[in-house]
This record gives sequence, C-alpha cells and structure tokens, in this order.
Amino acid sequence: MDTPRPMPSWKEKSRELLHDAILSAARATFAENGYEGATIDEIAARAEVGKGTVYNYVEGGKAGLFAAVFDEHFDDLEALTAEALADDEAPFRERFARFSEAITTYFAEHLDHLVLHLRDIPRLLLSAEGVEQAARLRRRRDHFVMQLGPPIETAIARGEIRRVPTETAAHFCFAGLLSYLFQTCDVSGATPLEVSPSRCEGVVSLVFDGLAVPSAPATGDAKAAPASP
Amino acid sequence: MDTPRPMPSWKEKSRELLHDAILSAARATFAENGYEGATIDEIAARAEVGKGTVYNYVEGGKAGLFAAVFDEHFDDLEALTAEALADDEAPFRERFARFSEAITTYFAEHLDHLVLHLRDIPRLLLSAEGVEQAARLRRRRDHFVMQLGPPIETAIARGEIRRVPTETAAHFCFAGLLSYLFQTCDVSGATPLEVSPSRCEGVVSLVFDGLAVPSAPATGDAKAAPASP
DNA sequence: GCGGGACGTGACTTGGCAGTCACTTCACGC
DNA sequence: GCGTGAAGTGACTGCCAAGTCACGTCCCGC
Repeated sequence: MDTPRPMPSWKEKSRELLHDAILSAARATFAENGYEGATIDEIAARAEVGKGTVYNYVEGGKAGLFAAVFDEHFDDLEALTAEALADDEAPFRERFARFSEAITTYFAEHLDHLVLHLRDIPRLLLSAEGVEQAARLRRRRDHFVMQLGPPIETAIARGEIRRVPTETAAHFCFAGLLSYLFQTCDVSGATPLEVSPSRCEGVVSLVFDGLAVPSAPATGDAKAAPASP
Repeated sequence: MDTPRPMPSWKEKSRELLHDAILSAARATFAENGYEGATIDEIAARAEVGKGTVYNYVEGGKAGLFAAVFDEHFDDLEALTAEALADDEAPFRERFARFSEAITTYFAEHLDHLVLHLRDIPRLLLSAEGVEQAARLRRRRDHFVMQLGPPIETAIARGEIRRVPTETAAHFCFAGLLSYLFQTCDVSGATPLEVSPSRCEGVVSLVFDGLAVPSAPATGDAKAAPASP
C-alpha cells in the first residue's frame, strides 16, 4: 500500500514531547471512557501517532500507560499539597482551607483528572485482579493523603481538633472534599468547576465544624443562646 | 453430542428461584470482577444454569442484569433507611446514628454490595457511554440519599444543625459514612466488617460534630471568640 | 403411551481490541 | 549520492466475550 502519510512535522516532536502527547492523550481517553472503555487505537489517534509508537514509548502496554497517567496525577497532587500545607504556624483550619483550594483549583483546571480520580481509583483499589497494581496504587494514594498527617497531629497537639486517629482524620478530610466536588460540579464539563473562597469555605466548614450548630447543644432541646459573632 | 447433563434437580427451582439464583450469581460476579471483568459465562456457571437461560431470564443482556442488581440493591437500602429514619421526634443526631448503623449492618452482611456500591456507582455515574443508564442510576441514588432530606430539614428548623443546603448535607452524611466504611473495613472480606455502636459513633461524630474540638478551643476560654493564638 | 409445547442448553457466530512485526521513511556520516 | 541504523507505522494475529439459535429433554394433557 502507498505509504500512509509523509509524516509531516513529526521530527519537531522531540522524544519527550511525543511522550507527553501520548500521556496526555491517554489521560483524556481514559477519563472519557474509563480504563476498560479506552482503546490503544484511540489513544494513538489522539496523540496523532501510530499504534506501534505508543508501545515504543511505554512499558507494560495498556496497564503501564494507565499507571503512568496516575503517577503523573499523584506527582501533581503531592507537589501542590506540600506547598499548600507548608506553613507550620498557621492554624489547621487555615491550612486545610489552603489545601482545599489548591486541590479544587487543580481539578477545576484538569476536570479529566477529577473524573479519573473519582471513577478509576475505587475501581482499581477494589479489583481483585491486578492485586500488584492495586497495592501500588493504594500505597501511592495513602502516601498522598497522609501528607495531611503531620498537620493533623500538630493540630491535635495544639488542641485545635479532637483526638481522632490521624489516618481517619486525613481520609475524612480528603474524602469530604472529593465528595463535595463530585456532588457540586458538573463533571461533564458543560459548566466549568468554579473555584471560589466561599465554595472552599463550604467544604472546610463541613469537614472541620460538622453539621451541628456551632455551640448549641446538639441533643438538648433547650435552645441555648446562640453565640453572637 | 451426548446430552450435557440430565439436569438433575432443576425442576425444583421454580421460575422465581431461578431468577433469584441468577441475580445473586450476577451480583457476586459483578462484585468480584467489576462490570467489565464479569462474564455472562461465569454468571451462568455460578447460577448453575446454561448461558442461554440467563438471557431467557433477563431483559437487556449484561447491562440489564447489572441494572437489575442495582435496583435490588437500592430497594434494600431504601427500605432499611425508611425504617431507620422513621422516628420524627428523635433528634437528628440520633436518627443519623440509626441510619449509619442500619447501613453499616447491611453492608457488613453484604460485603459484595459494598464493593459494588463503591466501585461501580462512580463508574456508571461518570461514564459517558450509557448516558441513559447513568441518568437512571443517578436518579435512583439521589432518591435514596434524599431520604435524608426531610430529617435534615426538620433538624434545621429545630435548630439542631446549621443552615446548609439540604442536598449538600444529605450527600455529605452518606458520603462521610461510605468513605469511613471504605477506609476502615477490609473489603476483601478477610476480616469481617465489624458493626458496633462505638464504630458508628465514630462516623456520626465526625459528620455531625466535625473535626474541631467540641466547644472551646483547647486554650479554653470565651466560646464564641475564635481568638487566634 | 404418545404428541406437542415449554424450557433449558452450549456450540457457534460475530465483533472488537491488545499486542506484534515486517516494512517504510528519515537523518546523518561518509 | 549512498549506506546504515533509528524510529514510526498500521495491517495482521490471536484471543475473548456477548449474544444467538438449532437442538435435546421433560412434562402434561389426551
């Protein structure tokens, strides 16, 4: 058959650029169709490379590609989390607020990562097959979530928050944030995920203060005088 | 070819029993392997029927089978939720505690449902293909979660909880519970999911009271003054 | 006992996708 | 120019699973 394409400008794409293009195509495709629904053919098409090239650039085929996407994802999350939590002096509520805002902003800019995170992490974590990969991912996720650990312990020591197991608290913080995002954003991307201090304050206050009325006794019927601001 | 099997005791299984057997085999298989990983062949084998029989008993092939499993699941959840929330007079904290205990007990007895719920609901809700089914499932899930709506509104009216959008509060309650279960139980089933009042109190207090120290900052003084140290 | 209908069955058909590899093209040194 | 190796390509292979359907079996009424 006649040669498919004169490969117009491919030389411009250096090795690294190509790698990025493939990874980014993979992320988009996985986000759109899920792991099972995505095909290498489509990823290759999106990256504007041949199918074979995809295999030249990643180890481990489809699964490896997927892992690479998640590695990149968690690298991102960990970097911005480290920065958001950096200020040891700040009260926990504030640090958590910064964390929430950073995460929200990140996901607002990368809606596909949000979909990926919400849909495919549980999927991987709970799939019996691929135990190897599941364990690796769990470690990665826990490592990320546990960045919240030291701030939480500091906060407990300072008496800012209750004595809750660190792990529980950390997961609660992140899960609360995620589920809030999931519930309030239009995942399809039709309306962009809005990031605003007030929105962040919403999650932060839910997670930090709970549902209960600030100081009123929860179970007592006596309406305690509401604290004035 | 020789007849495969003299079909030993199949007549005993009435139509309905067979249907149940298939559904239950489907649930187990889906829970074990996820939607994509499950095969009709395996479901048939588990139910101890021929593949063709599966198609005789369900509308819509694999997808229909999956939907049937989820319908049953949400029927269960809604029934026990209605019961747990029945007492209008009780304070919200108590109603939520009963709800948490009921859900936890249910999942403890049906670990496969928990896996299914955690892994496949996000998957379905976020998959672009099958929009039809996704919408139906979302409606179903929201209907379930919004059983918490009236209690929440009552609680707000009574001043037990803050003025938070009902939907947000409802989802926060359920998501908090779920993520707590996910994080603290061994999904593989190696160690059974323990249900105890103290465990429930753990979630309830996180969701209801938040992370913050009960009323006063540890530096205990004027309650309403969130003085910064 | 016998004929027919209802029901279950699994071999088969079909479609689709992961992964391979023989080939083409390009860049560069001589 | 021309030879050589590096890189990209997509047609091809093999596998697997959803869904079909022609067949066998059983039961029930006659």
